[in-house]
Amino acid sequence: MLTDRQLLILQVIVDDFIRSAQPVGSRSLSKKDEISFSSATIRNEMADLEELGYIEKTHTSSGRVPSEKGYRYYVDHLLSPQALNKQDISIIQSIFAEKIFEFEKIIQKSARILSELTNYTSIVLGPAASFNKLKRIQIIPLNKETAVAIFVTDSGHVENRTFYLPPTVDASDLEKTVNILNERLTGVALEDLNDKIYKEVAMLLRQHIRNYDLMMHTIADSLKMPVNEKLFFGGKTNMLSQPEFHDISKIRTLLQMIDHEEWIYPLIKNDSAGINIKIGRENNNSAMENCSLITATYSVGAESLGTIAILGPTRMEYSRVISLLQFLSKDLTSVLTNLYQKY
Amino acid sequence: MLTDRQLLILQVIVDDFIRSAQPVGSRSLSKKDEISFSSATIRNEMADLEELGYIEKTHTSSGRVPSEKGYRYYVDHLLSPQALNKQDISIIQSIFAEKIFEFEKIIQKSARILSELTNYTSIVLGPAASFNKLKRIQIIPLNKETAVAIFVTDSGHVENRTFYLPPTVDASDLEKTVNILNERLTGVALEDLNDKIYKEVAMLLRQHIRNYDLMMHTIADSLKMPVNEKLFFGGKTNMLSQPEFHDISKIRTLLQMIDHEEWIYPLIKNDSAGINIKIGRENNNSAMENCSLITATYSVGAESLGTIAILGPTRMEYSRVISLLQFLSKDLTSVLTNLYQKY
DNA sequence: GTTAGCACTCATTGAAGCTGAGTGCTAATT
DNA sequence: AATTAGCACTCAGCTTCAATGAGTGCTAAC
Repeated sequence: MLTDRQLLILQVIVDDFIRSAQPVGSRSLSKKDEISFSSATIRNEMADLEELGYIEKTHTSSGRVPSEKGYRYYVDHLLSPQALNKQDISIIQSIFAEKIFEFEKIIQKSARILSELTNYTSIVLGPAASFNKLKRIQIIPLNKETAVAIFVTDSGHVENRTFYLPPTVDASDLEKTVNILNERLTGVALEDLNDKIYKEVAMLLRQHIRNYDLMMHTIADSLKMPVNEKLFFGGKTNMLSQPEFHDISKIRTLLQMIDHEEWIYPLIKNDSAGINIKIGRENNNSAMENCSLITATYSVGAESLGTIAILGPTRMEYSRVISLLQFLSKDLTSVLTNLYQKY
Repeated sequence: MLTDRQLLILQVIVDDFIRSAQPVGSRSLSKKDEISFSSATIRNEMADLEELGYIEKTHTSSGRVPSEKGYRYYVDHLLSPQALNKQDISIIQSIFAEKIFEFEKIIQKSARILSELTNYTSIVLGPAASFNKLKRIQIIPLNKETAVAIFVTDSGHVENRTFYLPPTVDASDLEKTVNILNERLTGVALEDLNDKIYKEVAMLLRQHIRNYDLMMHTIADSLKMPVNEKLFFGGKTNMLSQPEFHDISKIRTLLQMIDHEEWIYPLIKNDSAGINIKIGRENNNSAMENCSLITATYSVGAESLGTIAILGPTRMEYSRVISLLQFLSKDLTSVLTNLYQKY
């Protein structure tokens, strides 16, 4: 167990290193206001902290730098919650000046503003459309061979799929099909559509349509493609100005990862609701070695809808970022809740 | 006017520098097979070429490097068209394995493969939807206040806009409106819709709908937002491996530009049909100082639809890139032409 | 338990010197 | 008159070396 003095020293080291990006030495520590004992004492304490794994040296005679364990302890126990200043608050609230149904724009603006406020990279996972409820299906034939199926949800989200028309299907078949689909599927969540089609619609189609199974498989097929939540980024290049990324090869791996959306999902998705902090190797991703990722979820009611995240160096301003994310996710949640309660 | 020998020397210098990224000296030139005169002669010729502005030195005693003027001359007069090898051709043709109506996927794959084949950054401007012809309009009310308007084109492209319903409009008004719109606007190019609405539809609406003008403005408004062609990128981080971008600040400006799509449009858009080459400052963009941009258009019939482009260092393999772009744009054009001729 | 003092380490900086790839110029050669 | 050999010169880049200073650990005194 760490003594109070050790905690104080650890905290000051982390704070100082976050600010300066320079290893922290005993002499410079001893000069701080918070600290009333000599550099020699600090050296002794630092030796202990190092033995315990909370801090490390970059070389034998260098100052100390927090280890991942040190950051973890700092985040878990030493973080002094920091109130946002008024300017930050009003900047965040300016996000919601858009008309609320232009939700994509709100999300995009959130990403941009988060990255501008923090100078880190922001990642926002758009609201999952998969449990939006179906409002209407339309099928519009383009020519003899192809048609577009359009799915509109109660939230105004529109999905569309082009597909080959089975050659035996004629206009009246299509119309009947659409009617049946609308009758049976309105109000069903997108993610349940496929299920429902086989369970409830199949039989009806059989009664009314020749070659019903071809038609049905065609439609079911077009629904199989996952409704992907969109990712939005802000400040992709911000990491270039962080001193820990002066090395081209590190930048390259990191930017490469950021540009592969499919690698981002696992990083930010399987988190529980609320604020989550992953430090360095906790992200299980070699490109994230020197990075921390802080995520927050936004939701409507109890259902969490999407995620906002900040990707920065492990030497990140945790306190500030957490405050910003908390604030923004709260606002997003309330905007969304308002939006959805209308329906 | 340059002598044949000067042309030869210029060509070899550019070729060699493109390959090696190292300033080219007279001695190493004299050793090449193509060159049968001594290094002293070459030095004299190089002095002349330098005076004429085709090559330059990086410092007083360094070898020579092509200037922008030198690249320009090389591209305009010295380029030996290079045939693609079979492997490249088959890789490019693999792009078209997708079902042709998944055109976005084809475009995306084109971007990826171009960047993989060249190790540069590729930019593909998706087909302009703006002159697709309208196939069908649907308006689907979400609740009392909002509705989604859906525009389907003959090519299967779907646009949608959420808008506030004027409070005085009821369901039958909406239905009538949609009928009128479909009757009058089917076959009209998206870009002409706004025009046509005011010229032809306004009157009809007035006859059938109360508060017709509110309705009309609402609909016209939702069409005002430009139908933006989408940009697709490949190999955004490829420039990091180019030796001229070992400098972080150069990389930063370049990547920042790439991430601002609105800055990319002017770079690749106002070009005439066919292959266009912009070298360094010819791009009129400070972030592009050390870059060249080669663009090619693809089209359907006479109408050019979109652009594919390669962004590389000025020290780019012009010949190869041009061949690749020519080949791919021809293929895209023929695929698109097939696709559109069906309708 | 705390601190002053001291010997030690090591990254960083800058000067000095060397090397090698390049140049321009001149005089000899073809 | 054009080409080339020869030579003096330049300069980036590398290596070496010493000095600097911010840091350490340890010990003995307070």
